[in-house]
Amino acid sequence: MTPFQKKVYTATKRIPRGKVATYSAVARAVQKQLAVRAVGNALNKNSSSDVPCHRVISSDGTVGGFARGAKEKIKLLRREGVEVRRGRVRPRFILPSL
DNA sequence: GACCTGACTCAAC
DNA sequence: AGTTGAGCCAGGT
Repeated sequence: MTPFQKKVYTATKRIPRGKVATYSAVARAVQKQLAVRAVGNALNKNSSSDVPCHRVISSDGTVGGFARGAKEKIKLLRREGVEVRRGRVRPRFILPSL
């Protein structure tokens, strides 16, 4: 695993339960706000892990993608109390800058 | 080391 | 408000 991914996972772990953070926020957390895509890639590889990757969504509020399917991702989010409507997360649940 | 890909984002149509 | 195109980065081939 690359040091970059490590940072990404660490930042993701900091996301409080019941809340979600945007990929941008994570990118900022790792001091690479322009590497949002790379961040997504890292989380994708991570797939099975102790990292709450399901709490990371797109900046528009869309849940984005998920290794095992966005459907499952939404399920996990709702299980934590996050309201999701038609694949979009309520803005108030989004954590702007970690 | 160049090239392609992808869980992104922003601006424009 | 939904879709499209271009710019961005780290990784893998």
